[in-house]
Amino acid sequence: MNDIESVSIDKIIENLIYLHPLLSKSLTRSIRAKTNLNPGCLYILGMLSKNEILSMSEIGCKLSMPKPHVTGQVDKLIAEEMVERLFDPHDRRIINIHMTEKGMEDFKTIKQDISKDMRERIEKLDKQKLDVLFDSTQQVRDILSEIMTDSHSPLTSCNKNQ
Amino acid sequence: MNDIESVSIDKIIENLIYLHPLLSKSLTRSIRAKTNLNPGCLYILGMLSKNEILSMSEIGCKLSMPKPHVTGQVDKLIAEEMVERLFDPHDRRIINIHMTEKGMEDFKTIKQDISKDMRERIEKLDKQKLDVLFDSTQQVRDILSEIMTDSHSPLTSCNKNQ
DNA sequence: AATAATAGTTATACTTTTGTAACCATTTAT
DNA sequence: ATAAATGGTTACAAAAGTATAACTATTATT
Repeated sequence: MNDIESVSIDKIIENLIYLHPLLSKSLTRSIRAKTNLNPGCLYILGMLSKNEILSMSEIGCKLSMPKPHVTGQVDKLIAEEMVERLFDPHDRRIINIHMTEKGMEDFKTIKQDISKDMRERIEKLDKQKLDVLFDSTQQVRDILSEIMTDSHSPLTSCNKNQ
Repeated sequence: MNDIESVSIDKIIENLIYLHPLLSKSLTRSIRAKTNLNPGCLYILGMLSKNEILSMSEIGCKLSMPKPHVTGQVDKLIAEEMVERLFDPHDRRIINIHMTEKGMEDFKTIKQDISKDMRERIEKLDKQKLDVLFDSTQQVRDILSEIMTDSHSPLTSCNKNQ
């Protein structure tokens, strides 16, 4: 670990600190206007759209949500018929969650609704910047996803109380 | 606006939805452990580190924080002597905020503390991925910053009640 | 000079998220 | 067979963020 890398990491952290409220602005705000779901539900949907099936604990672990909170959010999503519980044949303690057809459609619509404000802004970008944004969000996502998820043993590495 | 671009935007939105809770995980969590400041204070510091002087309203506008909330957060930062109020000589209604020396030092330390968890993870990345992460966070930041800030008239474009 | 508008604060209620502890059902370990 | 560990739920408290309205001080408008 040399100095240059250390400075880079500081800069990355600062970028992320800066980024976070901007994302809240664009996401949190509009979901409340467009749906009766919480931001938390949205994150679960986002996670489920990448991982077909996740147990309650895995959701909590991946999103750093306390387990009781996951229960509540999933309850809401079930009330909207966007996800469903699947009982695990191998271990009857485990409850697996996966998106329904309706969930996927709704999620798509929600994303479009959410993006409406942002879409107008993004549309003003020239093709080149759009490409850059596309690539860089993908890269940030991939790398953060890689390093933030405790891939080897996702559950045991989670706080027991989560 | 062609189809390819539309799909790109959808994908960008999805990346951002995915990204947000990951950032919360890395930021929100550790600041609570390391300081007695809220995440909100952290965002204000991040904004102030980019803009030397901001009025209360500008802070609220840039971070989409309701004005009353800004007051509370800035009060905390002042209690920590990390920022100070400057009275505007041209308009005595305006209160300008800017970081103190102590604030800049503390912010630096906080960033390092925050990054400690993440740093260990980031350090495991090879040089190439680190570079990619560095560049892409920077790009996402720059572009989002550009499109999310209503640059022409930051204040009037804000909700009056903020 | 009177009125309207702006910047910021105070007060209050509410939503969302976080944190604990206790609990049940089921599985694993001894 | 009994005890310990795990996955999930329930219940409750506390923190953080959001939303509104009323208010003061100051500036701009007429």
